[in-house]
Amino acid sequence: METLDKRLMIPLYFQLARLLREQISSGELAAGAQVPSERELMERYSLSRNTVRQALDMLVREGLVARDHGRGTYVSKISSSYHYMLDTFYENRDLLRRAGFTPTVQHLSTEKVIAPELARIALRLEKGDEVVRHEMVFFADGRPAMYTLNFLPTSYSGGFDLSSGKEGFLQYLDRASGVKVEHILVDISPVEAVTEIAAVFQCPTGSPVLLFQETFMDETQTIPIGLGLNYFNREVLSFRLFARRG
Amino acid sequence: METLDKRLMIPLYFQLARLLREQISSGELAAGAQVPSERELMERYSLSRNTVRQALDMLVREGLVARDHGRGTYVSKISSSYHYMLDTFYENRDLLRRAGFTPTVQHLSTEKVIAPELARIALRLEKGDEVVRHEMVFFADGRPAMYTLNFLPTSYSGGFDLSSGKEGFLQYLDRASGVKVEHILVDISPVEAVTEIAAVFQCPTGSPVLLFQETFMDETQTIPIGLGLNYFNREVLSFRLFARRG
DNA sequence: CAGTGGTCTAGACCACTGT
DNA sequence: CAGTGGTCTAGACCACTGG
Repeated sequence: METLDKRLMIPLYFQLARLLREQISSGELAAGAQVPSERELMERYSLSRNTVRQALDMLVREGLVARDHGRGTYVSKISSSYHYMLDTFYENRDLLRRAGFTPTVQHLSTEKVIAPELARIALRLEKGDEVVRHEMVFFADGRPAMYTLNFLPTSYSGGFDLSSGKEGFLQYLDRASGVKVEHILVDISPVEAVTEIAAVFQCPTGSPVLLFQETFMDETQTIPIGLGLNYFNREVLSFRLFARRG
Repeated sequence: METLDKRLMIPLYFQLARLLREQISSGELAAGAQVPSERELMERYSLSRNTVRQALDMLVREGLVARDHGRGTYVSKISSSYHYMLDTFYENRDLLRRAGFTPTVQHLSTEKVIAPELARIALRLEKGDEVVRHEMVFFADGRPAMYTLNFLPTSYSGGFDLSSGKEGFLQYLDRASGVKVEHILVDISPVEAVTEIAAVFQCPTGSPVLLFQETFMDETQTIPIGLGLNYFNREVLSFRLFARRG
């Protein structure tokens, strides 16, 4: 009935999930409201029930909706938007897209510097070795969401032109390193916003900020490809993950 | 062919997932080994492909296996080797043990209170409903590591005597709720230490502290069993997780 | 090319909730 | 009771990988 691009390259369940996500973040489906039933969605978009369920599964995992057996599916009262699941990672701009924002990127600087200790350890370098430092800010609907410092070995070749906006950082990293970044190791800590970050986030100096120290790894998890320090503005983004009992 | 209790109360996809999980942890399916193909599993256990995929979906989300389009499904090299990380969770005291500390626990209070909004939403309660609040502090080698507030429905029976130290909180929760806590949903955020927490952690008021807001879930991930607010002293503990490229 | 995972359909029966 | 989500089947075609 409505607008799903049948036989486009984007899977139907993904299109439906995106559509519902938009309706939720726009308020068309308000917090606490009942989502149309699975059979209703089947009918409306000419999909099979399995495909509808596959779309709803995504939203359930993202915490946007909750199913209630025999009653229906409801929009979660927490977090209509900004939550993001941590078991998979994406280009920062794609992360923002998945959280329902329109991302923009500002490339602040690219400099060759002596590797700070954090980077030296993560990238297994010697004291005094140089690294290339990329400094970026990501905005979500125009609001400052992430401040990022990436440290890469100088051996990586190939220019990185983020200002063009065509290539994401991970794509660049794949190309420059010759290895596909398949995993990241994330160390999570809360830090005080230093003046530089406070200025970017427009929050008081010393405010709590979430720091993800990310080591980019190849699929064998043996080669550190790069180090990223990602500072998140808690006013804009928050994080969520599932864990199993050990 | 093999042993799945058709027409028992446990879903087939769940039984298959459990069976494969056991084969992985026992080493029968070694790290890096190829999992039998979906069509092979169909045949072997007389299941439809969708059901097999539903089982594998669980394992993929848990990080135990990874799919490779056109090649096959493989046991992850990561999660089989143990990083004491965030993809699995433990009793708080066991978490400290795994981090190499000797844990001690101090039970500060147990009170019946009107559910604060966070707890009301997480536990799906009505305004004005009461909950039981347990307040605890965990020490690592004598240093204050975690400050914990747990909110449970009043319907749970059974006394909770943590001071004895014999029973962990999750064990108590299993017993009192009658449901096994199998998953938690964790919301991660950085917050300022309020005076109470600052006093416990012996750090300045307003220092950045890591907050894990944990919703305890049963194995179907539908029933919220309890809510825990865990504040971590960053001087003592930090967290790490693996994520896969999406 | 055969074998793999990725997507999708069109049914079916069940368990649960509310009226 | 009708309507909901939970599970399951038996097909189908596609895109990707490797030999």
